[in-house]
Amino acid sequence: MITLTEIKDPSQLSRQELILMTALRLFTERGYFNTSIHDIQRESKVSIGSIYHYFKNKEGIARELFVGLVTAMDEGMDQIDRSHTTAHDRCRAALAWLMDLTKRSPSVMQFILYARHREFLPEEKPICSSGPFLRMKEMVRRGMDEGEIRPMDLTVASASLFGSGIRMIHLQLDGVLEQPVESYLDEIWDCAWRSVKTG
Amino acid sequence: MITLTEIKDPSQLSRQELILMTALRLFTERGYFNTSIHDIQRESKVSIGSIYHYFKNKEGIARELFVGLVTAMDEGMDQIDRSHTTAHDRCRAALAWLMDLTKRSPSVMQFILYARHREFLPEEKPICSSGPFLRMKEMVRRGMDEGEIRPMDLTVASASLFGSGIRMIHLQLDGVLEQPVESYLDEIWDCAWRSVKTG
DNA sequence: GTCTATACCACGATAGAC
DNA sequence: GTCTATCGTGGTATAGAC
Repeated sequence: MITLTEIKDPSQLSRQELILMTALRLFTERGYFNTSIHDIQRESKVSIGSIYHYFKNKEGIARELFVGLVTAMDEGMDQIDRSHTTAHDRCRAALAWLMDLTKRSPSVMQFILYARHREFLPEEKPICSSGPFLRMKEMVRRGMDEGEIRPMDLTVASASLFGSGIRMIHLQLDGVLEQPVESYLDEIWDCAWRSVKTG
Repeated sequence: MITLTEIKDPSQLSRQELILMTALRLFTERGYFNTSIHDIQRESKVSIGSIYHYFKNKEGIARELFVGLVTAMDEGMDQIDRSHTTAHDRCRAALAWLMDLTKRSPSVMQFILYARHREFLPEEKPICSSGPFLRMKEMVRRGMDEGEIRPMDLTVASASLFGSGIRMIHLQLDGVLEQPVESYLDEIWDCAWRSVKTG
């Protein structure tokens, strides 16, 4: 089972989880292609035989990580969607949650947002058309329908509202931000909302 | 010599250029690690011996591409900087130029903006702190100094002004935009400028 | 289920003729 | 400068004992 929180104590994990967590860390630290099965074996202390017992191949590890994390993010986004009443609050909470996730689980965020999955998972869709991001777009659509957001192309509105925040998260993952990304939320959101709000 | 325009006629190219252009195409189509020297040989029709005559190794090909393209982009950005008088016009022209480049040379844009260079060029800085992007940030700084842009954190202002446009370019490169990215420029810029302009 | 040992192959890189 | 042939390494995946 994959969750969005990085668990601290490795002794509590099952072998599958140990393999997945180790792979996630190595994939994000060095990249998928710079990580060998032997590396995963060495760092997880799980033998190669066991790794291939639980996963068909190296790609299978990456796919299970990807699908599991996207699903978990999708559920988190759904939760946010249901616990706010205006598009403004929903969208702000979505961005805040992404920034918080970046702080708590940078490698999760890096793997989802940053890695080039198509290079090692050829059949996966691009991340921007996956569940959580479609949900964010849907939040924007409702905001436009109900008059909170000016009428305009939906993709433009979505990019305007979330593009700057996602860019800040990229900068954080690149290690070029002076402050942690959450500390920019208020200022970023103020700008983002001005760009699309009605009136 | 590397330029930002993708030259059409392969028979006009020198061997080095042929190798570089082929490598750029394959690196962006399949990724660096999914492209072998043998692939580059096959598609460029230049022998492996010649490839190693011109380049130290596979990484050397990628580095020459990366450095050359970033340098060329930096010069283009400098040109834009010098041929406009207000921050508004400079920044808009910068974004328009990036979108135009995306249309004319998608693989150039993809390689610069999209590829995870650190995975195969470990010593290179992240792209967001390279010449052309620092220049864009500098345009924003001057706009703030001269009162066109509201006082705020410079990184936030830069992400707000360019983040949505860069996100649209990413979407275009992912193949999920309905229209070509340049056609969204007016609407994107309208939103972006609202987010940071004074008053 | 877990492990070690190993088969197999693709790839980067080199040697050396022309 | 250009080429073909080949070498050695390192990586994925499997075999098979326990």
